[in-house]
Amino acid sequence: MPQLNNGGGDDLGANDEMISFKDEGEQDEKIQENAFTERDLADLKSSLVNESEINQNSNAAVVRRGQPDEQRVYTDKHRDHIEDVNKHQDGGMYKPPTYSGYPFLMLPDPYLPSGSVSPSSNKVSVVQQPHGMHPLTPLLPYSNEHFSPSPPHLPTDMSQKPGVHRHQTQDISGFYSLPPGGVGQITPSMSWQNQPVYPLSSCGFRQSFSTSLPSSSSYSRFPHSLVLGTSGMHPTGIPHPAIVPPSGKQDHEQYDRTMYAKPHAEPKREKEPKKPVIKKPLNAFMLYMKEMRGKVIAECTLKESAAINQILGRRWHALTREEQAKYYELARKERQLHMQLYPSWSARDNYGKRKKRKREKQQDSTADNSLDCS
DNA sequence: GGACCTTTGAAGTGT
DNA sequence: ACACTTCAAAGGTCC
Repeated sequence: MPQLNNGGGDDLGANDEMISFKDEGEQDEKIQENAFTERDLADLKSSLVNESEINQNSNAAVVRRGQPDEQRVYTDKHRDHIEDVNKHQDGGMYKPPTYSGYPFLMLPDPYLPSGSVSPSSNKVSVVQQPHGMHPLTPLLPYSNEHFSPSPPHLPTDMSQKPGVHRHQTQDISGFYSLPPGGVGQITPSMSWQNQPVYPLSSCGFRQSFSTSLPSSSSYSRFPHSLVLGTSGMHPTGIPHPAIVPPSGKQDHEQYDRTMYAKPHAEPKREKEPKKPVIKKPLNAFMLYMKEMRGKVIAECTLKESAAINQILGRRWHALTREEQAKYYELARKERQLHMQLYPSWSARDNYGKRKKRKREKQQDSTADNSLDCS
């Protein structure tokens, strides 16, 4: 976005930071994009082999060999980066989204000069194209006025103040009952029910996309099922994909099947006395993973998520700031939308829903280490 | 059947 | 303010 590039041009971070970003060996990864997958796969496989051989001594250290410091740097960097972005947005370079259509609203890359999609972002596009719509593809003409982490009426720090009641300050109906043609050139098929951003049927195999795809598998993970029953209904009457029946996981299949099958919801509802679980909104990396998983699976013929996630983690770091910015922005919008849909929801609501064995295990390993050290 | 693995980031909790 | 913990997705693996 030209505006962001102006005024110091550090919309995505200072140039020097960018340089350091690339100095960390990222450039090679970008340049060797084509070799990336093969290298990933080879590395991963060897890592997995090594891991299985050495794991008893060093756990997953082998897999992450040579990366921990890097990753920490990246993490900090991304954090700075986002702050940079937000800073700029707050600075007026980046105006608040009206949210009149966020769910369907896929943005052009406002961070890129000329607002176009960067060549490297084509990686993403390629995956998306079978769907006919890249999740990041602008369904609506992007306007600065539609972007800001902290709209005057919806301050970003709303989400940063746990416990503070989130007022539904925006007219949610504005982006749920989006009238055909009401926002730009959105077609009915692009409506909220189409999951504008995070398509996918479970695995994200966009390649399998067809026009006959249930409208539920759209680009957002907020499919707005009409049939979740009351348990999945937002007060606005619009269900949200983050709502998961207490009985089980929220899988896409379930959503897809019930999405438009109103009559079937009733019987099941009787068996769901518990409160539905509202899941956390996805962060940038999760969104990226969701989008790229299918591609990695196809390229690497891997299925194991742990392995795939390692690859995706590396690729994430290999992304340019601009590319990552797209996902940060999407994540931000997810959070805002989530916040509006569930003003009283807190991440704490889902705490304790998982067993804490991991923690216990860590403590055990710590104990083991102490034993080793002694 | 359910925890684990593995990743990053957001948010909650504890000090 | 900072460090730490938990959860979000995903699907094979293991108990």
